Amino acid sequence: MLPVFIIAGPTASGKTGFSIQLAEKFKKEGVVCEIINADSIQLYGELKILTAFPSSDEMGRVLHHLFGILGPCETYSVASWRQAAESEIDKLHSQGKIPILCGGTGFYLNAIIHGISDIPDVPEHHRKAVFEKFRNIGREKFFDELSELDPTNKLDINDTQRILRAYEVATFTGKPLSYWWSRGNNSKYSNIRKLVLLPPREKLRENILKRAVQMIDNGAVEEVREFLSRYPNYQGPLDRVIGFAEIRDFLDQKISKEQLIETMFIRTRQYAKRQSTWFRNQMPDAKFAEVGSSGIIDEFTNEDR
RNA sequence: GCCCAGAUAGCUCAGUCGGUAGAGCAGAGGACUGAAAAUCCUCGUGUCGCUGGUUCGAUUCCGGCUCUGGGCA
Repeated sequence: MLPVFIIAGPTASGKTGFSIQLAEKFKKEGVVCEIINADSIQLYGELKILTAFPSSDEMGRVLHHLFGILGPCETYSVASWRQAAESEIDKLHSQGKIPILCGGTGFYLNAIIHGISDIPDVPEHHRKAVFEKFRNIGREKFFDELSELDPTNKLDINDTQRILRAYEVATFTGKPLSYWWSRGNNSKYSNIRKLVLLPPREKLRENILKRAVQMIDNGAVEEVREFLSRYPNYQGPLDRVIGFAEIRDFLDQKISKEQLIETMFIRTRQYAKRQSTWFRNQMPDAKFAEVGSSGIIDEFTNEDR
């Protein structure tokens, strides 16, 4: 079975560049690799500077898939990504090509590595109704009801996203999440090779600061201003992009440029930390390396599994 | 030079009617099954500016000094 390569790692660890190097190394040996996006934010085509979208040069060197496929108001999910990614992987495999999944969304990568439970789609109107209920009866009562619907759930009462989801599934399907999970799930692929790029903390910190400054220098503020002129009062999935809310505040003169950069620096650092925790603990059997240390590529590609 | 207000955790500050102190932010660790750049959990000993005095006991009261704001000259 042809392999599936996974290049993961926290933000600003050098995944994009590394994936291209990897693809070019294979090309010399006559094997074609293509890159599949595993970053939940680079699925969107807007705010390219702020989301560290691959450059057109990079995209010209190796074929990229699932980058910029969503409009700014479209929502997505692990399940939809998994489906799209697997369809890309299968297509590449059928052409004798090797897919490289590159991205920092560990949650998505796990869906390829371990699969994900098959749960019926909860329609939008039902999700809305649940949210309304949550707002009306209050967190305490909502959580009590959830505990009756799904007594085995181990969720924290403050974990809004997860208690909403658990409630939605339990009420819509008539079965708690634990039921669906208990049916198990598995990966479609048996030959997955995982590499996690994990630079030392100090180095990563440095990269993150450098990149935040670079984004501003490269026109991230203009980019947001322009975006907001097309989508005034925008509210949507891009709100979670680090730097987006901060730049809005800067444009409204609520914060200074120094504060803008500082906040972006802090939030990105915190994000990188969460990612590092994920990869360390959720992908312990991956190979871990710093980008730049010579020979990783050979070591990684030659490793027999 | 004089007057006033500060000086407490890396930062911003609260507090102790005298019994050596606690929030937010930052930071560290962790969780993660359809919003994941999201969401959530756990973790707080620091010469309480320095120095004398009063006191069984002072970060807290009193005096002096230093520094930082602000005001008056």
